Amino acid sequence: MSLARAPRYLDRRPQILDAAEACFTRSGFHRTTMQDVAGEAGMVPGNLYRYFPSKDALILALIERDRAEIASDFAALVDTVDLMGAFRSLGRRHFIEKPREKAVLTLEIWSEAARNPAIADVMGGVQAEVRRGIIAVCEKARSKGEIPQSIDLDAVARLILTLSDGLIRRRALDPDFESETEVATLLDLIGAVLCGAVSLPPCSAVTQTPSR
Amino acid sequence: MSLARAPRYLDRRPQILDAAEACFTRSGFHRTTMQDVAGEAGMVPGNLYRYFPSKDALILALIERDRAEIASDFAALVDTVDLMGAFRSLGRRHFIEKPREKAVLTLEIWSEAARNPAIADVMGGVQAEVRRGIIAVCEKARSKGEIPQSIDLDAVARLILTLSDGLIRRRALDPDFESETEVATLLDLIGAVLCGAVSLPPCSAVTQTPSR
DNA sequence: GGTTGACGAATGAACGTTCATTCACTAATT
DNA sequence: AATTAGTGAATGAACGTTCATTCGTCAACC
Repeated sequence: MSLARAPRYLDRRPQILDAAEACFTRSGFHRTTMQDVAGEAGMVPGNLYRYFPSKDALILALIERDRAEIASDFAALVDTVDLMGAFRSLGRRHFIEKPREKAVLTLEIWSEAARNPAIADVMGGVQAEVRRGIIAVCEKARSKGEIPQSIDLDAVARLILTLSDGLIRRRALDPDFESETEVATLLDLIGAVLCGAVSLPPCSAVTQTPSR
Repeated sequence: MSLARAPRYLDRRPQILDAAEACFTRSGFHRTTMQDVAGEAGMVPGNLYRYFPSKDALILALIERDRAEIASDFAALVDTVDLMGAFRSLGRRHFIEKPREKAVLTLEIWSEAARNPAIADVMGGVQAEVRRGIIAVCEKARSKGEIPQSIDLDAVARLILTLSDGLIRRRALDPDFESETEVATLLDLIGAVLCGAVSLPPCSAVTQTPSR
């Protein structure tokens, strides 16, 4: 099975990244060998080095590809008309339409980010972008009077990020996790928070001691 | 530096597990060598195999030690008097008092669980136990009339698990994550959910389309 | 009380494998 | 002919694991 017959100027990088993504999802970064990636991509190990200088570079490039995708996703949704519609669409795209395997790969990326500063940087960038996106779209809704002035949009953004991360972990590992149900419930929760049904002062009926 | 002077039948397993925990947190499972663990434990690689049959066994034993700790934590809290006090105490213990490094190790465990069925099993066990604990403590509060009958306790448990996982991920990787603030906010949110301020039907002021 | 021998713990030097990376070479395209 | 893509075997280091050996302790015996 030779690739030598392929068109001359075909950029093999996407193909290699696809192969790497499949392997990394299946076995994790460290259990995946360059031989595995090469096999999956239908080429020979040495040839990978024509396109990526090292295994680490492969990992990083993969993460950056994801970053670009998420970023463009968000850019498209900031200028949407209705707020909850935007969140619903994002939730559907990221937690229901994308295959579960993406969540598994995300776990892998998290554990790698704790050690690899380059990866941590890319991740930090994505997160900052998402946060800004959430706040921007909420601010627009607020200026139209759709949500009360009193809402702390930064806290909302942090809440959404926390929920998203939790969903990713559960989708990746809980055997009977039901994306549809879970996402719908959490969207309702966010909706309630956004219209001011829940605020920082806690509900006194439940707790005897004031929060903190 | 010889260990041979130590008492004759001292069980070295806890000492080795401590060393392994430090190494795994610092470098991850796969970048940690048995030589690293041995060095950290003040012994020689070969000796590790007197206590654990393999590197994988070491990983698994570490996770099971954690499991035991969490389980006993929960067992103690099921028969507490006030509901939110119990949650507050758990939140404090797990997200504030424990060192951040525990969260990093948890990410490592998650990514490992996606591949290693033995680890996935232990994790599943912990999760089921925690879920039951949450539901049990809520049911007791409900029977005392502290929270309304209408609350879906299973949904509450899932919400808490999602939030916890999200907190772990953020604590491990977000550079300026503030445990105190975040935990306090989320406890208030949970309190609000528990007293019925937020339910499945969404807040109509925010969204044009009804949820699903 | 001192000597001896057995035993478990610990050592440290391998062994064999795996794997990222390199490189001299071939094939195809221009 | 020159250039570029791809090949496939080789390399060398790293690492999990093994094992023959050493060391320290303790109980039995003199």
